[in-house]
Amino acid sequence: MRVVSWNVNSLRRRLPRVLGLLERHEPDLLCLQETKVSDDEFPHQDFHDAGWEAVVHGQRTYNGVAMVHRRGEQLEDVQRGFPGDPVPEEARVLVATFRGVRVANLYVINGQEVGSEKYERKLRWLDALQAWLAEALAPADPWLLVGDFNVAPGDEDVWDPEVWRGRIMFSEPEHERLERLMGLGLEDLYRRVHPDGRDFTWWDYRGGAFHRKHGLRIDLALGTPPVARRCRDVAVDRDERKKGAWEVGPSDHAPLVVDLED
Amino acid sequence: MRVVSWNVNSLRRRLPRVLGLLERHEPDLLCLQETKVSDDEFPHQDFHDAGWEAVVHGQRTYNGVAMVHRRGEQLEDVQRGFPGDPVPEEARVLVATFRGVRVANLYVINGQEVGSEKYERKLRWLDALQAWLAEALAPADPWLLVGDFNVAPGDEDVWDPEVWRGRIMFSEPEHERLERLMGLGLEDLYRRVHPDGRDFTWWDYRGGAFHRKHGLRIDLALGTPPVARRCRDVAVDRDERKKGAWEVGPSDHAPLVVDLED
DNA sequence: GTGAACCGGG
DNA sequence: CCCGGTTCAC
Repeated sequence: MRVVSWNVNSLRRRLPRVLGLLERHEPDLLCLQETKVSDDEFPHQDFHDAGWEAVVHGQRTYNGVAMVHRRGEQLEDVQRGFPGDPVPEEARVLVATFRGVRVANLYVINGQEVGSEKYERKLRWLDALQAWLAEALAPADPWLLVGDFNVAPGDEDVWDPEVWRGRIMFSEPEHERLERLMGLGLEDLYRRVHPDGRDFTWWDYRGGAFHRKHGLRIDLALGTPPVARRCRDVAVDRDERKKGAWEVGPSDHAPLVVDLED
Repeated sequence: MRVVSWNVNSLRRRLPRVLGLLERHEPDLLCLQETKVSDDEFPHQDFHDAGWEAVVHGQRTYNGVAMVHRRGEQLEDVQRGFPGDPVPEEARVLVATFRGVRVANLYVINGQEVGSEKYERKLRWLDALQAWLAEALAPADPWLLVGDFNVAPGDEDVWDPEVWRGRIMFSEPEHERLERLMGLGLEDLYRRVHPDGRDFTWWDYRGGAFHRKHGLRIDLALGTPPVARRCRDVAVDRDERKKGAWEVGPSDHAPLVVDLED
């Protein structure tokens, strides 16, 4: 089965590209972040008309996550947010069971700048996420965490680690949190299949970062062993970040395509 | 020769439709109002590439007028603003001689609401315009005044005169000013060729006014006798106010197409 | 650089 | 209802 994760930076703006991605990749499950749309304004009809159904956890202006699956299939035990979330008013987490796999769709706090108030909130939020998953997740169970983690795991995941070291998305406290999370028994599926891969998933809109290949790999897929064993490929749809013939520009993130053996 | 007048409500936004209009109507002179663009940001290149040249008198955000003619032809004695303008910082008037006709491209102050401070400014501005034209214009000379007058001349120029009487664009003091202006020897060219015409040129964006035919004729072409005699037709391009297959929506004004015998 | 919200202007 | 500017977030 195929799971795609994509930070769309406004679903309403990106809708034609999202529908195009569904046609192009034919995922079984699409996890969206930064939908920036409240649940009552979610474009359910457009997905329905194209043969899909969406489970949403959104808000106006900021954040917002959603999971899209084929009509006829079901998401089970849907959970919005997580117990202990220090900012439960922000729609950042959507969890559901799909074909027996517990899938968590995450949009981690960005943190703006190391040392800022928002950065401290990011660390505390990751601590709370850790506490919840330590409780909820057993390594023997099939779990898949996907989304925008707003942390690049290692030196190979940043276009220039010396430029980025200590900065937001690449600071030691953030790395500690990510490593602690993976200590629960989660493996970075992209790195598993591409030990020397240099694919990025995010490029700043400014300064021609995409063209200059100044990217970061901050969109991740983490799996417990039962899921990691099934992982055949993880690929970045870098073309989606290009302008293309769409009536709307690209998101600043590229979709992450995860293929698991059935 | 054909002169088109159009309040575009932002030239940058409406540029594709303006270029389309040039192709569709092939005017000899296009007078634009509410370009809302400063002279250094005017899209000269786009007009040049399509075979046209623009003489501009613009500002950022508000107002702004421009005159577009074929490359190779010239506008002579270009005048920006007029002597005695009480608000010379607002780009509302552009005058130039084209093929021997003195053409004044006007964007009259809207006035917001009868009795308001802006309404009083509108009346004083029309008084100043009158004083200048009384000085500058002789009825024996070929003059053509076009643009957004923000005044509907008579009952036939308003979808419901009883609703509009006394309101902005249809108040007695505004009518006095317009009649006094025409007293200089100017004729309403649309009314000359269509004595019983009921074409409107502006419809509020709100409340489906266009669809309900709730319009006003506030975009005018006034001519001295030497020009009026040459007038063959004045038509409103109502189709331009429709949505169409353009990538941008319409202006709230429709273009006015004036045909003069050569 | 891009998006959404809010505001003033029409 | 639409446009431009501003502010804020990322």
